[in-house]
Amino acid sequence: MSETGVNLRGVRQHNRALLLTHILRAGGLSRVELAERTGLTQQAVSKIVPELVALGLLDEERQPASGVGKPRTLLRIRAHARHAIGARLDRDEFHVLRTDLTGAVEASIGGPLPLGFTPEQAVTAIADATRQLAVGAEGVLGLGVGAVGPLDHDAGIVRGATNMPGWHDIPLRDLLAERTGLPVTLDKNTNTAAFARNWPHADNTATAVVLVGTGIGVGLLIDGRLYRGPRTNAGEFGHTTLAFDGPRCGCGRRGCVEVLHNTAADTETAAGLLGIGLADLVQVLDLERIVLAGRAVRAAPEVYRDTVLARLGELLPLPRWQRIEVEVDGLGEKIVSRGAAAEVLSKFFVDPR
Amino acid sequence: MSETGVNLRGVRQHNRALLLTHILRAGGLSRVELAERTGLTQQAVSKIVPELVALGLLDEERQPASGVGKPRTLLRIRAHARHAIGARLDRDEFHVLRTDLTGAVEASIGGPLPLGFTPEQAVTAIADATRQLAVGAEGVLGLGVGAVGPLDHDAGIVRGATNMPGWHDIPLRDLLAERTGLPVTLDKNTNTAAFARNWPHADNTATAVVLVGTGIGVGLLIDGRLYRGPRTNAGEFGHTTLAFDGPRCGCGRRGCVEVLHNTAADTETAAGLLGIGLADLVQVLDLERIVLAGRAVRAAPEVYRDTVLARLGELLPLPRWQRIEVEVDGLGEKIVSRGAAAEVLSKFFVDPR
DNA sequence: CCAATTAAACAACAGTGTTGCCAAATTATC
DNA sequence: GATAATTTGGCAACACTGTTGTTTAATTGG
Repeated sequence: MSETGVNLRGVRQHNRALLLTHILRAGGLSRVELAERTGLTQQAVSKIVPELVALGLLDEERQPASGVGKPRTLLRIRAHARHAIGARLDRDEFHVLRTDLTGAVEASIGGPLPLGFTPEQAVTAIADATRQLAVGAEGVLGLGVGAVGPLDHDAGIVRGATNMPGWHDIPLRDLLAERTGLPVTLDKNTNTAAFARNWPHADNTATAVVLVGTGIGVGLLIDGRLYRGPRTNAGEFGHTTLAFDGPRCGCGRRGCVEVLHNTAADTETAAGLLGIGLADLVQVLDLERIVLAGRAVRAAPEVYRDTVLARLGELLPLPRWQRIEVEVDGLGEKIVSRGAAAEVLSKFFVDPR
Repeated sequence: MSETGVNLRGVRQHNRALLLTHILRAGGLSRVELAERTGLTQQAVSKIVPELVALGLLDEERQPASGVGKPRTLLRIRAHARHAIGARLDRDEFHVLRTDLTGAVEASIGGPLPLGFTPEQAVTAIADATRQLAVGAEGVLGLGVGAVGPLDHDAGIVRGATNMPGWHDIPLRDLLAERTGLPVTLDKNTNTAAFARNWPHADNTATAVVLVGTGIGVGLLIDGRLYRGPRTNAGEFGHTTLAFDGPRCGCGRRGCVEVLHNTAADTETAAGLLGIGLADLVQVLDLERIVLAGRAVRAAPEVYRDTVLARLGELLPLPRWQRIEVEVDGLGEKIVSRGAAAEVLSKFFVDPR
């Protein structure tokens, strides 16, 4: 239960956002279908729709008749009414893209960053690309950034990634907001990657999106939404202990998933070790799906998928009440930046006025 | 965002439940304070309160004047308007208690169960105790049961605990409902234990309640509520791998927390191994608090608390953005049954009509 | 006793979704 | 081609919600 009282304005805002989201997810719906899906009456829907049309967010589209009676009028999101920018900041490169209001990618810019780049260099690269992408696009809602953690999502501060000297408590969100003039959202790359999988097509499948790059992290989709944790540092999976008397890791501990994975003799062994760690995660969170992504996975997708699946099969009791899907993400290198843009869009959909 | 539309009935129900919950948590509130805390106007509160009084759920209590102006009228929950029964079913004993509407424990009954007891024996023991406890208590809302997992909370079925032959897919919820005539809720003991910590005084601190008995499990309090997982099997923490080439565990895997803990040379070593596993959990879920409970912890509370805390201190980077509290639960052996009763009560508070 | 102050209720109101009814658009049938 | 049947979508009246403005009740301080 939410902690605050609900008034009538809140009801209308909720239902307005609800209709918009349903139309987006379905790619287009009639008033009748909206009423069916939301549980509202057709009349309630008919009172809210004109508001959204007046805001320029919906297009009405007459449908050819397909049966008896007046044909339904399709309502679609006006995709070009608004836009969002999403960025990925990695240890050696960056990537920025623009989406329309539905989250479809329209254009992108990316490139390498010099070894040991400074915050200033990163801000310049992302801000320049943002400016280029924003040209001619009306209604740019904001800039979302997915960066390597740990970082503070709420405060918009990069705490300092390992192997990136000079990056300690950098207020990246505010720096970028100042340079671009846009509202900026900062989040861990694992979180934006998970968000990309969950927006706009949210389902309630408990999912871990595993990003395997220089580090290993997970984005957690729980109860139909992204779980960031109270200090927005959830998903630090790379330093889970698999062998408490194993080799030293860069984090100071022993036998972490990350050090075992990165020093493994071959890809299959590496993927198998990852699978052991994931089995623990599945059991603790009752996960239903593992999505593998990141550079290392893209280099050998089948090996990762098959090996992880096989290892989970060995380690989990796996009766009918504990099934697990393993898949390789299909968004490729865009997953992080696309998800960052999606975070911007999702805020708009909550209150489009 | 919820997936369904909100209508006016829903608004009133939400606000009604909200007022009741605030009064419960504070132990008593005036209309003015309710308005402040909920964000509703005083008038809205004044329209809802008489409903709750008419339902017999609130008492009005004139307050002595403490300053200028008309003194506030205190509103309290009528503790004896309703009651709940909570039960714990363990591998060798059971425990049943009765609470009033505020969750205060009024009476309890418990005792041993024979080695390898059958479902029938368990049902009889719990149903008999329930009958005794319900005598004279008006408005018994239901029976909550906390049992060893794995089980299916939604279907009310015990899947079959290790070391308990004859317990395979037992519809314990329905069996108890038939025998007692009460609505029954079945949940894992770790979940009801966590629930006991979170109701009625919910806070948003991300917490794991660790139950250390013959097995080891956790109840997860995330975003202010209990996380059960999609198949209600979250919290299977005992079989997390700490040493993937370690000794065999009863679950078929190697080097689980549980087997290492249970075969450790002494309590301190055992607690230290538990601490390693908990460090992983803290990092993945960004936990802020660990609550230790269960028979083993009650036998040596200081050892567990200090050892786990020390181990977390070693293993976590622990800058200011990753603090962790470790405490031993104070509810003792009642934690599981008290939480089971709380689950019953919490449902009533959501819709008290 | 009276003014000031605070709590709570009363009355009128604006906004919400719902119900009942009707016009418009199309297909199926005669 | 005319007519009935069916479905969509809008209009009007309605019941219910929380809000605003005002009044009444209860208490303190002078």
